[in-house]
Amino acid sequence: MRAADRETAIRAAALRIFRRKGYDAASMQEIADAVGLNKGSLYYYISSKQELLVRLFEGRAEQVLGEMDTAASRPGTPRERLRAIVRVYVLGVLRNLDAVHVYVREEHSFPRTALQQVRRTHQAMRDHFERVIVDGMRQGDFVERDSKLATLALLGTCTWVHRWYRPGGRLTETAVADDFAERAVRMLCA
Amino acid sequence: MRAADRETAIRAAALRIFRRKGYDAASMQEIADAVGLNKGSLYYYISSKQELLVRLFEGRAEQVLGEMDTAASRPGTPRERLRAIVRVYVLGVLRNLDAVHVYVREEHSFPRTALQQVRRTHQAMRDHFERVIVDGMRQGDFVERDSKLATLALLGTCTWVHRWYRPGGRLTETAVADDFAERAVRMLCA
DNA sequence: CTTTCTACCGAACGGTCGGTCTGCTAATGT
DNA sequence: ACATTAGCAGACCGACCGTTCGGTAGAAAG
Repeated sequence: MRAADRETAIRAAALRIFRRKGYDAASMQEIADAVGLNKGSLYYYISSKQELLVRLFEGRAEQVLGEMDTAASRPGTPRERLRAIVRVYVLGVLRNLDAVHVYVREEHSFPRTALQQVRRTHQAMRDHFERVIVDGMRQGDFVERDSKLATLALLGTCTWVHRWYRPGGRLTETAVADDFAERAVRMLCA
Repeated sequence: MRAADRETAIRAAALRIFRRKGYDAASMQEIADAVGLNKGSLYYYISSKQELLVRLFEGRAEQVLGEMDTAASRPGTPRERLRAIVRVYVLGVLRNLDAVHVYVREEHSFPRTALQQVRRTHQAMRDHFERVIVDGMRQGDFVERDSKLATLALLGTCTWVHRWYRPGGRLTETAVADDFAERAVRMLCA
């Protein structure tokens, strides 16, 4: 197997096992078994367990943030833009179910610098929500209320999806995203 | 120090430390240090680390569920009842911030029987939400949409509070609860 | 004063963990 | 034909973990 494939396999196995057992409870031996390697051989590809954890999230949040950027910059009423942003965010959660789960759980195990990086990205996402909400309130599309609380309420709805969504179940990803986008608008309208 | 006080102190310390470091990463030594005991002496009061974890949640969910029962059984329109239920639930989360945090994080570390017990209680809470939502749709108070998705959206908003609320900050507990109760109604109304 | 019981200490145990080190093997480059 | 190196196995280390246990100071009971 090529080296790049091994790395991918190791990360995939680690993500799966961290999700199932948690970061601390998961052992490097289990990850090694899952990819068919000896435990010590893992350290040919990674430098530490913590670094492996952090690497699992590389690019994911930035990818979703990029999609939110374009969704937010398209012309349209605040209602339309909110719908688009919510859709993109929910789909981002749904397409990274395991990663979101592990991040929410293990955020505190991150080293300081990596944590700051991810936090910045998340803050940027929150800003997208809040900006369109404030815009909507100014233009009269949305009812005037605490915009920060509105943002947190919305983020809660959308992020919590990772706790109950089961792929292959009754609902497709887009069905959930569309439904929540509509609900978000309703929650804010007068 | 009296034995009952010690037990209380141990649980308080464990809850605090589990919240800060996670169940697996927290050591019995830290808990012992926090209450001023030798590590081994903890086992005079508890039988295992896992049992200590489970005991932290005794009665909490049942307490909130009881309050939801009374809130749901009071007469009133679905709007009023929904408001009351959301209020009680959010306040329940806010008054048990650490416990909710640890539970969400360590649910998978619970032994089977304890897990089933807590899951039943949570299911009962979800049923309260869904029932009043379905009632409201039937009576025309709420717009007809997928009631299960509405329940999950609402639960997400209310439960996610534990991730961002900081006691002593800008918002009081009742301020958040009241605001979210109002938002819940808006999200469901036509 | 003696016995009993409570609350606790200190040491140790078996086991697991993340991580290191040495060296083999097969492929690759020259 | 030879040297080099990537890729990996397997033994191993020190640290730390949850848990157990023999023992004991001091209060309470008799």
